[in-house]
Amino acid sequence: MNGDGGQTPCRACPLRRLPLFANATSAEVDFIETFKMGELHGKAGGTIYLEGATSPHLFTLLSGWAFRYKTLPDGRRQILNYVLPGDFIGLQTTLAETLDHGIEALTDVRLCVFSRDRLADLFRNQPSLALDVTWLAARDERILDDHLLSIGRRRSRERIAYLLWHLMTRGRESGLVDDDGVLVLPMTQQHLADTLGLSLVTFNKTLQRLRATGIFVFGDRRLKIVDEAKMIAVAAADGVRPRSRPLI
Amino acid sequence: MNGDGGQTPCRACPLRRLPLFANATSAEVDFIETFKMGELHGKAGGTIYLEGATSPHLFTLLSGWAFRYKTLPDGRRQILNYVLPGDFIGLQTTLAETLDHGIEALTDVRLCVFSRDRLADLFRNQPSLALDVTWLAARDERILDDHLLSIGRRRSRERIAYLLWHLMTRGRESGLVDDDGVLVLPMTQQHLADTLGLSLVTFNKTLQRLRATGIFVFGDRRLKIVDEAKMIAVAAADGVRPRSRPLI
DNA sequence: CGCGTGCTTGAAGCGGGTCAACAACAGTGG
DNA sequence: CCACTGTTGTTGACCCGCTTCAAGCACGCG
Repeated sequence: MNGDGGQTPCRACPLRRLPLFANATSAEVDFIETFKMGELHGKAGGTIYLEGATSPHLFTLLSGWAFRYKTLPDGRRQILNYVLPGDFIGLQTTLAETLDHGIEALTDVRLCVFSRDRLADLFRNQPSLALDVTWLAARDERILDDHLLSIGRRRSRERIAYLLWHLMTRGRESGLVDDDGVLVLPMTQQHLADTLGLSLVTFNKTLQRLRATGIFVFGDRRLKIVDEAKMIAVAAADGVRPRSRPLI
Repeated sequence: MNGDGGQTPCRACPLRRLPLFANATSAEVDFIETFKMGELHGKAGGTIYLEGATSPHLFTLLSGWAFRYKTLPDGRRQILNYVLPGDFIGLQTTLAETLDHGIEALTDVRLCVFSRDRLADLFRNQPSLALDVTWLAARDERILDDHLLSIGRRRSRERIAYLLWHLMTRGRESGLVDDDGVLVLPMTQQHLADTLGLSLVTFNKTLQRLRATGIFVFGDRRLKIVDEAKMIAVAAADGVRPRSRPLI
């Protein structure tokens, strides 16, 4: 990875212009600016956190995609969650001593780097931002809850429908969906299978059958949901949409 | 459920005497005391939070067991996590508008009730406690990560071994394990199966085969791990033990 | 052109699910 | 005191969804 000064001032952060992000006060943005140490650029396929290592940093993903994962001793991998622009990562890491999961970049990424040591400062001086940090942690937990329900209790076709819908929803939040409703997903089918606790083969075959329904179009890494209501029905989901959220 | 005044002053909280809990300053405990609205007593099998409802409260579980769960429209249930004494619940709920999971008591429970409205106060006036709240949220997330790895990538025997070891570890944290190393688990096999994404039948049969190894004894809701190293090996786990933690 | 990576598809096996029955036990009411 | 009932645990038989193994295809790139 490649670090350099913070080219993007927080007050000019393009993410902050997205409709979903709650407005921070000018003083808060100023503080975030001092909290930010710089920017880091990572290459697709590169490691942001290594499983088992310690890292003194916190990040907000500015652009690109990444994913958190855990592995078993024999190599089986479980992808825990995807990281999209605006997501804050490293909190679990920071508050625990050792890192028990890895984070890898799916595309080239730009990360805002924050100092772990200054987190206590943030809590002392910016209680409202501290609450935002906690809010983001709670949001991650909700996503994990949903994911757990999926893997534990949904069958493969439901899982796939749910995941694709989930990614579309989050892609929309992060402003990654174009005007035609198309979202470019940078991960391979192997990644998606590892996310869902399925084998690659099952993922692929079930996907074929789902494609035949015409509810969505997904090929060449481009996803478009044609009939969202049906998608939600196939996923056996409730289809709750996200509300406004903070950005650190 | 049945509410009444806070009989247990926080400074005399029996949990605080457990070795695992980090020491709070006297001023912090005083604040927690003012943050506490009272105590709630719930019956075994009772609902603490109903899926889909809104609740204005935050809780710390004083005694007993509970569990968080989600269900699919057709009734399939996934247990997300267990709640043990000292655990703080309701944060996701508080920060989101609607509750998307339920919490149910497994045994009679005693809960410390905190006001949701005063959470902002806590963040404003007690930054160190605010960090503790966030720490607890991050801990929950780690547990969910592990659980996700389990359900997604472990086979049934590994899952069961992992879960029993996990529960033993957390039971130890909460002071529920007696001098003989026995932990009383109040849940049924159906609960455990719903935790692991298995059917009741598979859970039971796999449990029989695991019992035959003699690595642990589990019957009549009493669990004792005879050979912890082997238990960890069967679970394909790394066996990291918890460190000191905060108590709100 | 040759190789690697990702996608697709068929065949065969097994792990876990479903269905079904029964045993052990606690609680309830006649 | 004991039949009746509901809950929990246990076990067998059968089936299906998903895994594993294997092979071929398409495409991009050195």
